[in-house]
Amino acid sequence: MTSATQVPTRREEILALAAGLFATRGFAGSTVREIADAAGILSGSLYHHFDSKESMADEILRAFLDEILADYHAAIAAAEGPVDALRRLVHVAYGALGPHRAAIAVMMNDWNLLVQQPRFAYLRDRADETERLWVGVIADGVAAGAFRADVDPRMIYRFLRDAIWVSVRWFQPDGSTSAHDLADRYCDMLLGGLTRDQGGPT
Amino acid sequence: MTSATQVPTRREEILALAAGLFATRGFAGSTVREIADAAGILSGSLYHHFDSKESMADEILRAFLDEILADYHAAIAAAEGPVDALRRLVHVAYGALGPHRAAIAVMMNDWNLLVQQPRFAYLRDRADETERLWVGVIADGVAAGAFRADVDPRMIYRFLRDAIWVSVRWFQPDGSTSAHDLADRYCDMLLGGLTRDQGGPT
DNA sequence: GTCTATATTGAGATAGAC
DNA sequence: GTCTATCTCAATATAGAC
Repeated sequence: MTSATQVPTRREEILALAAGLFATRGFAGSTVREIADAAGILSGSLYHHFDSKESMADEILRAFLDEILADYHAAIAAAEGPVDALRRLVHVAYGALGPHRAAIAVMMNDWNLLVQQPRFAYLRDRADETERLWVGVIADGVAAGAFRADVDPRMIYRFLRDAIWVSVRWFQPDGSTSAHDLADRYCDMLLGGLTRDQGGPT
Repeated sequence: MTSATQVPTRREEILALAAGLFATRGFAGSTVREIADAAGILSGSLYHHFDSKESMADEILRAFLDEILADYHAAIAAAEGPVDALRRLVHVAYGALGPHRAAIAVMMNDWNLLVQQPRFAYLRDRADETERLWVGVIADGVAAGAFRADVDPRMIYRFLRDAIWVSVRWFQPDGSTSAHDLADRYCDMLLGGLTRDQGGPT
């Protein structure tokens, strides 16, 4: 909403390059010199735009988490029943694989390292809020009889979350399948196991 | 077989400590000084046991990958049909979450960084062989009619692999559920969606 | 097997000119 | 907004004594 997404500023260009490096080489494995090289400037010049390497990762993750949390809230508000809500949440998550690919990779690879630093403590808050939203939807579905009752909603949430995010490692949204195709396939596979109207496994 | 697993040697003790650090702080985010501190020695003394920090990660990953590949082969050889084979593979993978927790965390967090180095090129070979085994089982199941035919075996494999490994981030095998409980739960959820004898989702 | 001591490199970051 | 030049510190790694 407030963040500029028109023609990218130099600052945003550099941030995107940094994100790409963090995503492929990890946060600690990327150097400010590599970032500067990618931007075609010298490492010292980076500090005209950013305070530190950490502040780059901070901005990358914050932008992603704020946007997706808002999208989650909107998805739940628009949903008709828990099954629809879960489908919408899955689509929101997969939809972020394109525009926020690098942020998701950073989140997957460097979460443990970053949350240990005080300045990244907000990551936990965002993660907790996200978990509350998803677990609420799943628990509602169990209560309503839409999902089988012999599952732990928290465990289900974690399976889903991880399976979705980690696909950032291999999924190329430009390929034959779009992110929403993938979301549909995943929901089909998932709901077949989550919904209760099937026989037992063979 | 050949590797000693009796009373751990000093070398093995240090390796386990290094693995723990790599797992929580990442490979690039861990320093040899931290490893030495954990072992109660000075950083220089580490080089009596190991050539380099890389060689530590090398040993950690190699031991894990060699063992689990052997277990995968054995699981497939012992299985009666594709569904049983898939269940067994899932159990082997989850079974590694206890003894190889740190190696799995390193694999999850630092895979991209490490495979870029020539000395870790073998990681790709192991990954390819693993994928062949799993995809073969899934494809056999589709051919035999045990799994629904509208799935891409490679995509299914990746969903499974990632969902299993990434649970190293939150699963504590010492808790109320064992790794094999988790494997069973996951298989139930999964096969309900993979096997074809259910109605459509609600 | 560990220590002392240190070499050497590369990292993040800064000051001021242009 | 970038460059030149450089500081400072921390990183991996080594040599030889104990």
